[in-house]
Amino acid sequence: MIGCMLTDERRTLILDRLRTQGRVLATDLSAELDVSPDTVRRDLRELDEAGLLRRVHGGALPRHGDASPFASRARRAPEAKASIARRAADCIEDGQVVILDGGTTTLELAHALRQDLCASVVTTSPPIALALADHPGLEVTVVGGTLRPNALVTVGAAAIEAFRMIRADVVFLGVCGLHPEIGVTTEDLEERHVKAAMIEGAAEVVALADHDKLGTAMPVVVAPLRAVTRLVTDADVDEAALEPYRAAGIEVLRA
Amino acid sequence: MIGCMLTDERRTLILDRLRTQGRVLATDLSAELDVSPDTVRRDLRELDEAGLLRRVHGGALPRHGDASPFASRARRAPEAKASIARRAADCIEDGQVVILDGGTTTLELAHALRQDLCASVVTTSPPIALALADHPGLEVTVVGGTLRPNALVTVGAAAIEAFRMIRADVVFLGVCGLHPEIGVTTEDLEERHVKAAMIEGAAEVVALADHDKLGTAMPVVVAPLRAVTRLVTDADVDEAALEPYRAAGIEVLRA
DNA sequence: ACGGATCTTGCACGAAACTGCCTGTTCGTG
DNA sequence: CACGAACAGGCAGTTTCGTGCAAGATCCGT
Repeated sequence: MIGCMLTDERRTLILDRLRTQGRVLATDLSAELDVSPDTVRRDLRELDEAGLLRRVHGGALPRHGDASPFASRARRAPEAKASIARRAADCIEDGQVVILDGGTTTLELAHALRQDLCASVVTTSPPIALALADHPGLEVTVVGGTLRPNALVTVGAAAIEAFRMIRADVVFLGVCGLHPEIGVTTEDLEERHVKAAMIEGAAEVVALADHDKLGTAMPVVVAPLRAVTRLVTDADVDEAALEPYRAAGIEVLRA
Repeated sequence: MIGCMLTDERRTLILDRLRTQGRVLATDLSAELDVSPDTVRRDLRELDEAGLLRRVHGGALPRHGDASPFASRARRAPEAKASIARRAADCIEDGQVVILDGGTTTLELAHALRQDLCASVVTTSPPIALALADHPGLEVTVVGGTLRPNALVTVGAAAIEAFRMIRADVVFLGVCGLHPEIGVTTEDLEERHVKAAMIEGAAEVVALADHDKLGTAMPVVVAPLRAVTRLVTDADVDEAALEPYRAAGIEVLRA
């Protein structure tokens, strides 16, 4: 091929090859680019760290395999999420109208609902809607909008408008951060508006937050702490850390 | 098949087969992938430990119940659906606004879309929305409404209202029956109204129908045959059976 | 132009991964 | 119960990976 090839050129070519062929083998690259296998390995490793491909034994594959942000978040503290979900599921009674926010914890809640629950569930999250589809007693309403690929929830004016028409008994909010003074916070501005609309339309607001979300705050403020009426968290949290929430009149449940 | 196959590719392919066929046999996989049964067993065991399938004696099954009507329908004629989906995916061009109806064939179409497609996709189907979430170039709009548990699509006034606001380049319709004289038919009245609204809002109407849906009719009429501008079907259909559709001015594509 | 800092590359060597084969065990079926 | 198929665990051979190190290239300020 060519005697001289710049590092960046080589890496660009690797990515190009990955796009066109769907995969690359370290051995082939080494032979075709006429560099040592070590150099190829280094290239692949750094391209992986840069998030441009997915390194596997023997070569590399396109990144979109299963590395979605949602899937990776679902693997964080799964037992805490499950226990919170079980505890929260007990709060739901037959005949209620329930709003389920998106997120991995609320998805666990959806899985934890008893099979014979009779209720009306409203959600912006396609995965939650799917999880509830096999519950014969549930009427599942999907709130439409533009899909946020990371959070797998719908956002936008259509979603907000939909919640204006709904008076729910309870909303289960998957919070990104819950701070005693700052309140409920999240990362995304569009999601914030949808969450705020959910809160507006619900009589009771239950926040689901595992221990490392308590006392933290994200960039976007959704609502003040007093908007929350109940908090479900896991057992790995100091009793003292819960005091500010109790003082604010919030009923705190530890799973 | 191919001489060299990466471990990750092999496992991805196993999951793909499991998704489309509903089950896999260790012996078959060993023969078709050209690896020893031991390797297949190891793959299946580790995929099971990762929670991606359920290992059973002789092969593997989907992890979460396969009892849903949707899952069982997905296993009918998977090859035909996949080939139709691939053929239909070629019809979509960058920049288009595409409506995707619900159903197992259109879900396959969603899986068949190339990863770098840039388009706007509107759908009533949560599973399709999820399948498209990892395509960075797509803007996915979920149309809200009440979820039909069997078909896994949203229906109702909200959905119909949403489609009134949309002018799409093309709609891909998963038809339950397509009869030369009766036209497009389906089983559910609510779904019919949503499908009709989709058709109203699209410049081109592509019907996806495998061979045993052609010439059949379901209880509810969605639209006359002339509403369809293009038909994608599989290769297992007589040329003669396609003649009525061609005579009606429909462009027929056989996958 | 010179010298040092930084980067890149290739090599060596031990660690890890993957695969296939073997052995003994378990499972499903007649 | 008996038989064959499928399974789990251990083992060895091969490939691939990661890291430390040294040689060459490039850059930059003096």
